[in-house]
Amino acid sequence: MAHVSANVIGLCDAARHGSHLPLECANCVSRHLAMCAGLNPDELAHLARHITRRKLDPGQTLFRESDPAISVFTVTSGAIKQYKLLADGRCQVTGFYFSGDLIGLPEGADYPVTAEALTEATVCSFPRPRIAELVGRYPALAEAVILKLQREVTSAQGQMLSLGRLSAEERIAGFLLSLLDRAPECVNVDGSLSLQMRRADIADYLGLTVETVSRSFTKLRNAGVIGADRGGAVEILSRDRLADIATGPA
Amino acid sequence: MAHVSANVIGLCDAARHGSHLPLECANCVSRHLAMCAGLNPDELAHLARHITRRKLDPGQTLFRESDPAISVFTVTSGAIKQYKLLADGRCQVTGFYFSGDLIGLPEGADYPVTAEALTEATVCSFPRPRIAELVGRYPALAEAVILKLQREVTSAQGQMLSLGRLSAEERIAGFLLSLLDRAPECVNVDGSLSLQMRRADIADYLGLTVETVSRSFTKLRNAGVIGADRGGAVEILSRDRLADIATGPA
DNA sequence: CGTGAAGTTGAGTATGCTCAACGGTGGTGG
DNA sequence: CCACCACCGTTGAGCATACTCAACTTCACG
Repeated sequence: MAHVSANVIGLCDAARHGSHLPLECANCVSRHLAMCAGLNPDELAHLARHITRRKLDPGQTLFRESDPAISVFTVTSGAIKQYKLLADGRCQVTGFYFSGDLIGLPEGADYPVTAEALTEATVCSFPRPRIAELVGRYPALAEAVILKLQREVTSAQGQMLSLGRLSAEERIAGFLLSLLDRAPECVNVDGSLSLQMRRADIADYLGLTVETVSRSFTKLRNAGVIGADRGGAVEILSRDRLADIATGPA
Repeated sequence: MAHVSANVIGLCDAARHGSHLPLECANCVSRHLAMCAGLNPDELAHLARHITRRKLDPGQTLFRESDPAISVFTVTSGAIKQYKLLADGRCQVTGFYFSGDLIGLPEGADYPVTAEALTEATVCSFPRPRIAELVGRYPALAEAVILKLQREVTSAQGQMLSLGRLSAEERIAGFLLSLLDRAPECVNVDGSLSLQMRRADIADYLGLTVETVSRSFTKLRNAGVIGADRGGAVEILSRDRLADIATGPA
């Protein structure tokens, strides 16, 4: 509900100022989540002039590791994974991304990871030089970008703890909790969790094998912490016990 | 050499403009590395007005996980580690920081990690609200902060790959390489590497135990990739073979 | 209903952990 | 000045967690 009214206000502002804010932005569900948030309508119109939109099918790659990083993206719908590959096929998923998330703005000239759609997804694409320029011009945009990057860092630090020091079961518990907290679109009205990714993706994210992921889910199910899969959604029976497991004993 | 002349120029600029740029900044070794880089002397003077400096002894903590994040820091000398602790004592080091690095600028109100000095170290401390304000005012500062955060994200992604998918030996090899690349102050004139941290810190960074770290060093030594410890410095005998090991076979 | 992909379960194994002992080094005090 | 001690690093032996390989089940889709 709050989302809808925010969009309506955005539209009115744009109309009042007579700026050529595209309808896509005015109606954008993730506008108040993305780096666009905090920009005034004129600034947004300026930014929007350089936008192209892109729709992705499941499994489709948005960009590849070591490709030149010519575009920056905001996820507007669906789910995206980023990952690094080794020559022998080992894979590490570095993160899952949902509506409002910013991806493809690395330090260097090339993308350090590959980005691939997990579900049908849409992204807004900006030319990177444009973003650099606008960041210098609009402090609100700079602050929004900084906030996104800070979030990425904090989340990565938590993930390092998980990968380096947690048992398989603890990692799974922590993963489910982080989805509950940070991915509202994965949480159904009944409180269950729609995992947008395969077991293999979870395994590659948590540094485990599919078998170990599967066994850990079974353990949690037998312990009564989660319920049976119902149409690809996991019931969370006890969030508290999940939290206890995630942080370990003692 | 280049560093010295840069400092001299900085001093001259400040004098010419008549701004009250403190001597500490004018002579700062890490000025061209830190977020201060790119600021003109007046901007730097403005930023410097809010600086306090702090000297840390080995083992001294700069801030603690879940403390309110009231200050942001730039490392100006020495080595700092950041880490997360679990209730049962398990520890994950999330990063090592050297001259020019920015720490303590998280997304939320509290620090998500603890920062502790490994060696004698000095830091510049800025009040966080001030930084937020100046980031909005000086685009060059915003860009510098963004660059620092991007670097942190890229490095974290590499670390996730290491923790999630590499063997003990591969992790050690990758760790040595990253120090060679990213920590110039650890590299001696003879090309050897002064590890500023204990085996326990390396273990907690790489998600291993001290014993495994020690065994991996021994293996690399026996393989002729690194040389014997000489006064706490590791000789790098073959950087190429180190790189081969770090990325795995095939 | 048949087929292929995804997920689950089982048995055996390996990598890295635990526990324990030993050696080197630097700081301190007799 | 040297003995002592604490801390750090190394090495060894046995063990546990998660991996590998393999079979089987479930589900979506034709």
